[in-house]
Amino acid sequence: MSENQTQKNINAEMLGTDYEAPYGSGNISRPDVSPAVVKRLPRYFRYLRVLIRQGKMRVSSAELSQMMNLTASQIRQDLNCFGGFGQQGYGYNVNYLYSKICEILGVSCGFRAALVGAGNLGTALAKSPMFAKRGVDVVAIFDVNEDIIGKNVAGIDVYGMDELESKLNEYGVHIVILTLPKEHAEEVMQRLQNTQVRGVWNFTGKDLGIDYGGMVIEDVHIGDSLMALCYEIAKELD
Amino acid sequence: MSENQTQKNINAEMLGTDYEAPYGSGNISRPDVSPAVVKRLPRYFRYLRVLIRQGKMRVSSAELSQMMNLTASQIRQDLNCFGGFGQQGYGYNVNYLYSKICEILGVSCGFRAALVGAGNLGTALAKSPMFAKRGVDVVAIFDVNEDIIGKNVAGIDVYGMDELESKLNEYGVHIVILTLPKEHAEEVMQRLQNTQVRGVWNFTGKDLGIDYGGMVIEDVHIGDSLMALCYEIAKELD
DNA sequence: ATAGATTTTTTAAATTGTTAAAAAATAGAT
DNA sequence: ATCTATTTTTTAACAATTTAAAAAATCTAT
Repeated sequence: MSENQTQKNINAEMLGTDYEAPYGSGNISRPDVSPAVVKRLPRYFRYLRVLIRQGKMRVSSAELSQMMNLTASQIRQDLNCFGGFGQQGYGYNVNYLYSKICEILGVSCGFRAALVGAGNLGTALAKSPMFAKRGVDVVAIFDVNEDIIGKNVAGIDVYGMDELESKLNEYGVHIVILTLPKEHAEEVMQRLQNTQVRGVWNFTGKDLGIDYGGMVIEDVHIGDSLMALCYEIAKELD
Repeated sequence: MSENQTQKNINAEMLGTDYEAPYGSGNISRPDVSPAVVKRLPRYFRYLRVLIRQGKMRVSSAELSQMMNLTASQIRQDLNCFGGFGQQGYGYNVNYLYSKICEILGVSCGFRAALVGAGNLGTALAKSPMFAKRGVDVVAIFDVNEDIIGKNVAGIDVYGMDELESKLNEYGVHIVILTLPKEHAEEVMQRLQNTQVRGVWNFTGKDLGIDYGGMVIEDVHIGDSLMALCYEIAKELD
């Protein structure tokens, strides 16, 4: 280890929820990490929340590996991509690690989101606690249905599609959630180019990930997961 | 190639929707295929539907690779896991390939499913065309809410939780979809052991995949995908 | 029928991802 | 203070996945 490190020893006092980073707590680095690791990060986030809820202060890679059904080796490797969050002979401090994972995942960035399409799925999402848990604030909903424009859904104001660009920019929305019919996906994507929106969480079923170079797009296909399940069942039935 | 192969040449007549397999069309084999390939199968399913809708009769791995933003090599490798679905110098017959992918994914198995939990998400799923497209028949919904028991949601009968085992067995349900609060996931899983249910599509947020050895479980965490999106956006903002 | 172009199949190489093991650091006990 | 247990970090081996290239088969045109 380098000689000018600012690390302090971890002792009992430091293990409370107000625990401060033992390391020179500069900003985390987000180096080029493999997609495989990135895909696992949200899982660490979830399991660390479980540990916090249980009041656990520290955890070793071995313990965590049992909970998560992963190898301890992989956990250590994964976490090490972003820096040394653990301490030899001690393990990982749960609160500290959680705070770091949150930082990495942008939970503490204060992202604002807006839903486009207030159908069944859009409404279900609007009502879910998912966003709050991840530090994302849903600030607006857009829809074509005159009956709900001007009203609110799950406490969120509903606007007409004519106000899309103006309201997105007014609210400073970072993320747009597409829950409208796939036929209109393309058109909305075009309109988003005139906004400051950075990313799109796309439930339309039409893959957009490839086409819109600049924006970050996450295509969601829930049905794919159903088919994977069917495949496994069909395999067993052979 | 073996000498007793039953392969016929593909000609124009055979390219209609009633196209029959050029190969000795026995049942497809579902050998031990890597998870990476299985995860991509539903994607082939989707894109083949697009081709069919477009009226395309044949497709080469190169064409498909452009549509799907994959390497042609990977497509050929993937499809070859299950047998030779293509023909040298010709490519793949769209309808035939689609029918094979359907077979592999169990679309033609006639699986029956039931929802447990008719909240926002459960209702949204019940109303979606997802199941029909994949040959899955949703035959029942279970909930604790007295107001909807005996009624129907999206044309599907709603039963009380007391009838869970009996109705599941009566309908011969293969797949249970868990859209209830995570607190009750465990309890329902226990009860499913007394039924013929083969697989669980789990939206509760509690990972079940590990614990219930016998049953096939697909844990869905939509929020993980949101976090992956946030990660990418946060990375760009650096 | 034959030749050349096309395209899959098959095999091999390169890359990436995972697991294991050695090295280094710390905690906890005496 | 020192020693032993523990546990991360770092490095190396292994396994899986992806890509590329060679080989074989088929189509299309003449």
